[in-house]
Amino acid sequence: MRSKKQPSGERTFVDIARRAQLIECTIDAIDDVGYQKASLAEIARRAGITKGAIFYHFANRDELIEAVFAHVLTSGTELIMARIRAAETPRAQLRAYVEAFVASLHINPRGIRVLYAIGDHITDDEGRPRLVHDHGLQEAAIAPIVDILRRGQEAGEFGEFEPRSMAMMIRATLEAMPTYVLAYPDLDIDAYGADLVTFFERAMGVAQ
Amino acid sequence: MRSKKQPSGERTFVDIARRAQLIECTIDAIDDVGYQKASLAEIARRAGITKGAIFYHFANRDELIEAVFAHVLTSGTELIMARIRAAETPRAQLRAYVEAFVASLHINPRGIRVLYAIGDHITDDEGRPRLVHDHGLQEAAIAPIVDILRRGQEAGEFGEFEPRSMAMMIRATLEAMPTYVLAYPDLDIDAYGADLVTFFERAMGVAQ
Amino acid sequence: MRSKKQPSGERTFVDIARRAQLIECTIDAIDDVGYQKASLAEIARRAGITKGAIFYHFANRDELIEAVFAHVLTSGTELIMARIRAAETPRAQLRAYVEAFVASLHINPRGIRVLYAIGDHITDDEGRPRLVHDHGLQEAAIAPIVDILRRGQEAGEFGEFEPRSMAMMIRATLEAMPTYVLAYPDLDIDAYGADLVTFFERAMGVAQ
Amino acid sequence: MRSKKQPSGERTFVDIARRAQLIECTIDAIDDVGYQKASLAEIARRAGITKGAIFYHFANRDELIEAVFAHVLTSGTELIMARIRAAETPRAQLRAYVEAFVASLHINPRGIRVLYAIGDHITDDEGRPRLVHDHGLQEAAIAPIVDILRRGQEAGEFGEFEPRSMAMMIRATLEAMPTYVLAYPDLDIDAYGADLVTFFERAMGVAQ
DNA sequence: GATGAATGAGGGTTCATTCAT
DNA sequence: AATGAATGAACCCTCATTCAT
Repeated sequence: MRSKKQPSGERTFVDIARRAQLIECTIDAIDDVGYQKASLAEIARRAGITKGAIFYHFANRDELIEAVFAHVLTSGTELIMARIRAAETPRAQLRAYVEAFVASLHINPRGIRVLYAIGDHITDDEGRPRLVHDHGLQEAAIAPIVDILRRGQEAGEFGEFEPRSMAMMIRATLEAMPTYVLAYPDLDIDAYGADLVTFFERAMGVAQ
Repeated sequence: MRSKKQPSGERTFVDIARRAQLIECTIDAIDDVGYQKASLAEIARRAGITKGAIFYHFANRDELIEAVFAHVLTSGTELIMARIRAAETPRAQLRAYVEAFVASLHINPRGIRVLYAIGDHITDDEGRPRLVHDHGLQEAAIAPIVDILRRGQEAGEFGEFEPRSMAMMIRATLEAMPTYVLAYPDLDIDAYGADLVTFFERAMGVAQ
Repeated sequence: MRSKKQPSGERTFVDIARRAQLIECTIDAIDDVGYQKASLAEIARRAGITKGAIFYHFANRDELIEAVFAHVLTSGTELIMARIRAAETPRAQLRAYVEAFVASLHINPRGIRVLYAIGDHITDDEGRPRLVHDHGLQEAAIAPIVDILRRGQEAGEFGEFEPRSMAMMIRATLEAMPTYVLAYPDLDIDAYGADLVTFFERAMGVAQ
Repeated sequence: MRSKKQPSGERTFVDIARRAQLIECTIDAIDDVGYQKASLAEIARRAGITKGAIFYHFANRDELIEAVFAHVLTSGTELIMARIRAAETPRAQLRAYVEAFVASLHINPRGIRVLYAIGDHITDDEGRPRLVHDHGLQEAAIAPIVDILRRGQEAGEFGEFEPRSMAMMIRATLEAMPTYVLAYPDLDIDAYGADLVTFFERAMGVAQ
């Protein structure tokens, strides 16, 4: 059971709106005061409701946080996947992938930051980050890249290399961008992204 | 004020020993139960002293945590820098850098994990990760790589590329390794590291 | 004010049905999850309505609980009284009383358990169990027994003893049965009841 | 681990005193405002400390409550057992048992009431009273009586009857006394107790 | 008659920090 | 140099109750 709603099970318009609002307020709260201080009281204050009301829409704090995570992840993934699909060759797809990732930093910087903040703070029973170390989640991020790389190799666009290692390097580089953005406020991420595409292509043996 | 120590600032032998012990216990605590559950009570319990005693050696929790961070960072950096210095050409230095980073994962996995755990959790007044986004800290990590790259270009060992972008890519890739290790327990990080060196060199236009 | 019903005080068919349904659902809820966890949400869920709707039929939680108590008590009392009336001599009536009490444990175990659960939990303003310590309620339980005993003494069937003390002992013994049933799942309450009748009669000086 | 104390494990004088004080305050609180409203805030208020301080001496609420239960049960049991041991024949022992039980109602009425209040409210996972239905606890109450009865039968002091049934009746009757005391404020429990002894003896076939 | 939404008071618990000894 | 005891603020969560619709 997701929230306390029982009778119908269907979501009301008001409920949907409140959930969306609470998700937005949670993103703002986490990005403004940090994951640890983004308490339900803080979130409720921003939403203009009481703490108790949150529990009407979400069963508990974890469910709210997971809804935020899923929301940002889904919308971000959709954007990137759409851009990849719009590209034709694997080389164009890889470029589209990097550029879409950079674009999402322009479009939804808070969401991206919060995504990683949540990933870092949700822990399993041993206190290890549950999401970051989640096999499935990592695979969901790596696999599409591996796919592009393999098809590029088959098509003769890319040279010889271990596709998983390359995909891991690419993914790791992109995931560091939000951090670099904050550490270097003047960083031109479009230029950096362009540099990366060049680096990746050279590493893959693409004729320039 | 850093701690309650007298203005003289001298540290007694016992104090130094206790500080070292508390730092070790904190590392163990964070790695065993996670950053959030590594309370002062938990740390004190492992050290065999009382919570209150911690405040005799560290002004507050943050100072203890920062001492842990500095300790692990310093010892890790020293290892890596020593290996770099032992290499002669920039190309050999870059290879040494990557291999030393991988080696530190073998030698001191707890320390590295805790380093990143702390980095993810310590926040500034606005709630942003204070250490990860710290300009100076990032520069301390990036600058030595940029240095190697520049010298490699000047020496004609490396080709044409923007050194900062390349350094950021290299650093980002390495920093993701601890995460990959946990997400993929079977990952052969030595092989992965070797792949990375190859990728970096190709991206830099090094003749293979 | 007992409920929100209009001054006319008439109960519609739907209201009567809903009240009965809510009483049954409350019994089930208390017996299944315990008095403390039998919240209005839990009860409403079982009844297939919303929490708010309960307040249309009962002024507040206490009134619902009291309705449950009265319902079970009344139906249980009726059963027992009917069996007593069917017996002719005081001695037969006392035996009928004990046997009817045991029978009610067979017939309506949930109701009986809930009856005592409510009795233990409902408190007055000073926090004392309101129902258990209610003079009138105790008298309603004791008086009929005293009546049987007195008539038995007058008829010469029973010997000399203080009827109130004897009635209190009898009642106390019977009221402990639900507890014994739960503490000793293998207890044969019919045999135990038969033993009790013998003990009571001996205590009353009935010729065996 | 019982409380948060870790270093020594031994109990300090202050700790022992505070625990005793908290146990007394809890008894008062439960008896004054009822089990449900005897919150930690209420208890702390009566003890003149903060809620948080309670957790220094008891790991959690349950542990405090259990300490109260054990304290009252132990001291009550000791009183009764001592009086039984002081009697010589089984018949005298049974009389001592009843009289000691009545005496404990005179000496420690609050404790006895709270004992039963706790017994009624502590529940297992299915919401059933955990203590009341606890096999071991019931046996601890019943067994000593059965023992007296058996020895009385062997000694020829008591007649023929099923000892367990008789013991259950006796125990049930005594346990109802606190309730009767509250329901009938004018009840003379000494006289009632004397009546009970007579009834029990007659039921057991003791020559009067 | 009933729903969906929200309130608000209170619950137990955690924990960094303080301080007299 | 350390202990034991306590504080106090904040935390997540529960729930009877209210009320516009």
